[in-house]
Amino acid sequence: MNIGEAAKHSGVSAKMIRYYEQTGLIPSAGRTASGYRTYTGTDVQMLRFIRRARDLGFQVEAIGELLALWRDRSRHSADVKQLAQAQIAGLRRKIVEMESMVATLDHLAQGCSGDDRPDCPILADLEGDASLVAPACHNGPGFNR
Amino acid sequence: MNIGEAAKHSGVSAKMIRYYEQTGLIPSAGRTASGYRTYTGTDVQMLRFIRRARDLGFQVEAIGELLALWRDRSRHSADVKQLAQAQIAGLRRKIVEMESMVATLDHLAQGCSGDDRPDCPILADLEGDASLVAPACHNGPGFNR
DNA sequence: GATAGGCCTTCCCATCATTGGAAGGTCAAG
DNA sequence: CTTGACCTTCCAATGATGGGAAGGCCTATC
Repeated sequence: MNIGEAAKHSGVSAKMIRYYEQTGLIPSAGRTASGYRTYTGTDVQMLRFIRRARDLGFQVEAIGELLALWRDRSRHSADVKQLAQAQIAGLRRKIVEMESMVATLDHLAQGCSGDDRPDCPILADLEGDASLVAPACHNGPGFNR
Repeated sequence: MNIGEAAKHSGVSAKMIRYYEQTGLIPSAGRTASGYRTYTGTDVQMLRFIRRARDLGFQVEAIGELLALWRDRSRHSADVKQLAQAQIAGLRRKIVEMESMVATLDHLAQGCSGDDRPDCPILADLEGDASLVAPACHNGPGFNR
């Protein structure tokens, strides 16, 4: 099947399939005499694997490791589990960061009258008036990113 | 003061200060006769404002709006609050997405023996065996990104 | 057999925020 | 007057994705 159909069946855009091939995440697809890429059912399964892993937030690099384990019939499930747990840990870290942001913002927004007057604790906080943020003790240097 | 010192005092790198100036987020800094950018205490305060807003996850575009409101002494705090609440909503959306990912991954990882055997529900799920994910009912199409 | 339009190819560019580096000018201290 | 730390501009890369142009291929219809 052509790349468009593979894209439709896998949920990975044709653009991204070419990109994954170019970066070596997936092996080069077969080609017709006229240069069209061709895909088999197995290829589509691999693409769906990638799609699903992306949906779980894995970065492409980690997906490469997952694919390698997938293909390795003598893999140790411990290695797969470790990748999953690293992913969980990374997600949890980001969640904690974001929850801290939400807590701060929510606190500030609650203190904001939200009317036509200019006074606003949100701006006051951004300006550097840390006293208005106190209760949450939200973050220190190097917190973002 | 020079850009390096402004960077140190604001927590925004010199690179980023130039970038913010280039993209119009901040006005062009003054220059010495020899072309060095010069910054005042007010400038540093503005940079700290930006830094703080970044720490709260605001995108640069939103920071531009916040800065405009900050400078506008006849602003309505409602406008500031609205930006903050949009930011909160965006963060909460991402948190929910990530929590869903964590729930799925955690469920899968718990079912994985994590030893030297190759069988692994994590890979089975990525492969498309949705039956192993059932309980969480974690996501539908168009979930990621 | 010609033509239309839908698919494919490669190549380049843009995003967003940020970092890195190169090549060269400036400043201050020794 | 040299040295080293700073500054300048310009260009490139990141990661994952989308957009588009220019051109080739394929198939159905006339």
